[in-house]
Amino acid sequence: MDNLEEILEGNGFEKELVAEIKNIGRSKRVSSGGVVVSADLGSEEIPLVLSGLLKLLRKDDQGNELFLYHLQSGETCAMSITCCLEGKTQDITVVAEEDSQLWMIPMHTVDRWIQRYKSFRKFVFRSYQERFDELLGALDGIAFLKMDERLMKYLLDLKQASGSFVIKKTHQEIAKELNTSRVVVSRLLKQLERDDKIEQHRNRIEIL
DNA sequence: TCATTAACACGGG
DNA sequence: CCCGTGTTAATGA
Repeated sequence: MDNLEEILEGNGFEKELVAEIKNIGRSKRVSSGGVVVSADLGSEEIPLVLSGLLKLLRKDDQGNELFLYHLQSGETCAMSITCCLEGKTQDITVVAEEDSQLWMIPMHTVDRWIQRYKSFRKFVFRSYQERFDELLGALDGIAFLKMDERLMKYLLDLKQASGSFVIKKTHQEIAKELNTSRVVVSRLLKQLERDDKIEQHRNRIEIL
């Protein structure tokens, strides 16, 4: 809540706009693993991250997943914006990577604010560009990196985003997000351990 | 060559 | 015991 003020002012929003956002938005807490946005949920709101960490996953109709990027404090999900503006449902799901505090903003007011406030328009465009860059990074990983490099990139991204050297995930969960098999993840993690890049415990990976 | 699938043993919580 | 992990063998791209 206190964080909200900080984030809004950090974006150089007009006083009037800050007041509107505080009035119209609503606070939402989501615990780790909780779904924030999904195609079948048909959300009418976009999430602004106040604290914690969200992850954006691409999903197909057969239950396959692919991790795309994280949303950190102060960031919002541009995919949700297009999704709602175009009135389309996309196969993208936003899930809490950690317990997170969000500020949910109704879509129709986002539309209005973009037209009315220059600062908000800039905020949305910048968010767009940042997401786009992250998307390109994810695409590069898939196109150009081998699985072991992708895995290391994934671990480092997680370390950077969470600010923790410890990753509490099973090999199976990692395999799903990278859209590969657990056998491969286990084998590559074992190799990373031999190379002293990581340390492994049950349900827990430490990055060195 | 490297990924996937299935199958199995080990052992920690 | 249950489930996460490590490994192997067979098969495929």
